[in-house]
Amino acid sequence: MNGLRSSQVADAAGVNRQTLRYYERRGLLAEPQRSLGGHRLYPAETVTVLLVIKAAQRLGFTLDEVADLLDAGRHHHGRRPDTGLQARAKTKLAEVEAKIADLRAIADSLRAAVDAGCDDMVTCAGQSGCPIPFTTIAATEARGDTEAHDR
Amino acid sequence: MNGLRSSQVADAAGVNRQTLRYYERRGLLAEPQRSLGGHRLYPAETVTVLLVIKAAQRLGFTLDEVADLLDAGRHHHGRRPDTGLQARAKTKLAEVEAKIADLRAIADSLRAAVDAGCDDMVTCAGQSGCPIPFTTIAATEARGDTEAHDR
DNA sequence: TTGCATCCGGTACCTGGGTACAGGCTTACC
DNA sequence: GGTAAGCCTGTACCCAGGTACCGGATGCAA
Repeated sequence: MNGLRSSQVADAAGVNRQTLRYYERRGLLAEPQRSLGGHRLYPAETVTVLLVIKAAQRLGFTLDEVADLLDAGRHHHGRRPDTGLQARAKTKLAEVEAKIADLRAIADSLRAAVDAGCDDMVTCAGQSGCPIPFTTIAATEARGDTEAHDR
Repeated sequence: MNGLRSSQVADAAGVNRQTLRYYERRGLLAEPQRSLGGHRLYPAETVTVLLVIKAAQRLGFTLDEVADLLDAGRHHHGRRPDTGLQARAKTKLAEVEAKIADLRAIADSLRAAVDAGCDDMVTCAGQSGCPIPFTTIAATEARGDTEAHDR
């Protein structure tokens, strides 16, 4: 009666029904009320929460981070300035910008390979004049893991 | 005697020894010769091949794609213009550029959230004037999977 | 009250790129 | 020839973020 069935919520938010259970396990969704028979009955806001989760993921936050953010939003009393969305968004922004810079370097290398007309990596790597900086490129790899993670 | 031991190759290329076996299974490295006792003996070029693999990964190619590319390079006779490094590099470049554009949109959203001083996603999402395009952002998700995949 | 759609919980599986471990053989050096 | 380091195979596990399947129970309309 009052409350949405899991499928309704899932459909409205564009996610899989299993995902609701998964998010519940992960602490992203509160445990909803149940019908007498044990079926979940969600409040309407849940759809919004799901959209927010998806948006946050798209912004580069992991599910753990999203869980934290939702939590931080729920009880505002913590009030340390480094836990809120503000601070985290700034951090994430820096990460995304680093990632963009990194991808630009990658694009440059690809462009160089195309421009040079090189067609076989291994032989090309052995010759001087190969535009792809094989040795450096592997080292540069480092660890800029920021994954804006589109699914 | 003649040939490098697996650890020597792994160390020289900066990869794990297990990774050599893994690449062998995946078809990225040819099966090397063996000593009488069954130990692998690699030719010196293997190190170059590994560096090339790492570089290609960093350029955004998956291991399957790298395997194909190495193969394409090995026997040049196929000669269809769409199988070589050239064509694939172009495709990959377009993907990387799309990814960059996508990340820029994400960075813009993060910047907007910071500028607007919004501090709780869920309540903010409900109010008009929220700078984060929650509904659209989730839909935009689509599938721009290009993962330059560092790590 | 029957019948069908939906939902339940638990568990297993997927992708990609590796890494780790166990138990046993080889190699190299003294 | 002894012994330690190195290597072998096979198998299992890691990460994140889900997805799929199963047998059984519920919900709801006619």
